[in-house]
Amino acid sequence: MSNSHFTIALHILARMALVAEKNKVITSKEIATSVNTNPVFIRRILSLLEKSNLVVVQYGTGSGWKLARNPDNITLSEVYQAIKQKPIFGLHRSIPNQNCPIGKGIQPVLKYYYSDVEKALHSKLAKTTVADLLGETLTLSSQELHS
Amino acid sequence: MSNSHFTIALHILARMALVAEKNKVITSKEIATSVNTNPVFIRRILSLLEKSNLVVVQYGTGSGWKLARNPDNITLSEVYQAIKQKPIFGLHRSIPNQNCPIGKGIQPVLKYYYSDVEKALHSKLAKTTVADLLGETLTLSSQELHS
DNA sequence: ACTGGATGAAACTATATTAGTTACAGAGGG
DNA sequence: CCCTCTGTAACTAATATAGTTTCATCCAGT
Repeated sequence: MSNSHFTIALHILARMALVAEKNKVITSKEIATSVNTNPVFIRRILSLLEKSNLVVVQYGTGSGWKLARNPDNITLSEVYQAIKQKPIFGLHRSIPNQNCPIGKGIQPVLKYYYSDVEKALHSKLAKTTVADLLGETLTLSSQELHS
Repeated sequence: MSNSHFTIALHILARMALVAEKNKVITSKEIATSVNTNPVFIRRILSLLEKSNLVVVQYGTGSGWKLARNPDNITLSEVYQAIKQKPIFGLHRSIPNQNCPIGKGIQPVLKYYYSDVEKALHSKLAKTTVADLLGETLTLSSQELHS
């Protein structure tokens, strides 16, 4: 995962949660306008979210996307899980020297540490929902309109 | 930070902790052999670790590197802090649409969330030291020699 | 059926990031 | 003064990321 994909995914979901209040769907093009990027990029992220059953696509007239569940029932942990392509920390790019005791033993140890760190990350992310994100975002953007 | 820099930094420190037991220093070339990469790359990481006072360099005859402190007094949190160039999650690459309430308000909210996540990460990483890492690595590598 | 607006995915380009390499001045103990 | 290693810049190569174009596919509405 590029480290911006998670941000884009959250932006998409918050934007969808906004229109969900009016029971409407939204197109990748509309989302792209909000994110300020191109629709294909958005669809690539949407495709990942769809595979994790966080969003649903509709075809035909009035086609577009909507949340698969209520926004207060989607946690950031699930979103991260859906988007994640690579772990937070990568191992060595090339295999370390197996004749060195460190080179030989370090990878499994780090793998274990890193998976532990990701678990901590998930429990933190699980405490926030898309509804929380939408709420705070709207609060902030309406405040800033007056500044 | 590339997501492998943290791994390389930990490899370096574990390797240095190993020679620290014999009160010796180690050169970037020796470390590079263990990591299986080139000395300049190692020196770039060492330079970051030095700025955070985790390692010390010696010049002249018998030159090389050593830990600035006992390995049981260096936590992975400090190492991560020393290495980190970018936050875990990046924001939008290009500024989101300021005419959209989501685009306008989302970045500060995410910034706050992300800094919270990093704090959780640090408390997790703070529980492990370089000495722990070295110990587990040696245990594992000696086990695997018999497999 | 046919239409129209949207998706899915592949292919390609452009840009940015990351790592590898070369080169050379600077440090300092012997 | 010598020797070995560091510090850093400059360059190249490889990879990752995002933007763009294109076109087949989907399906509600007519």
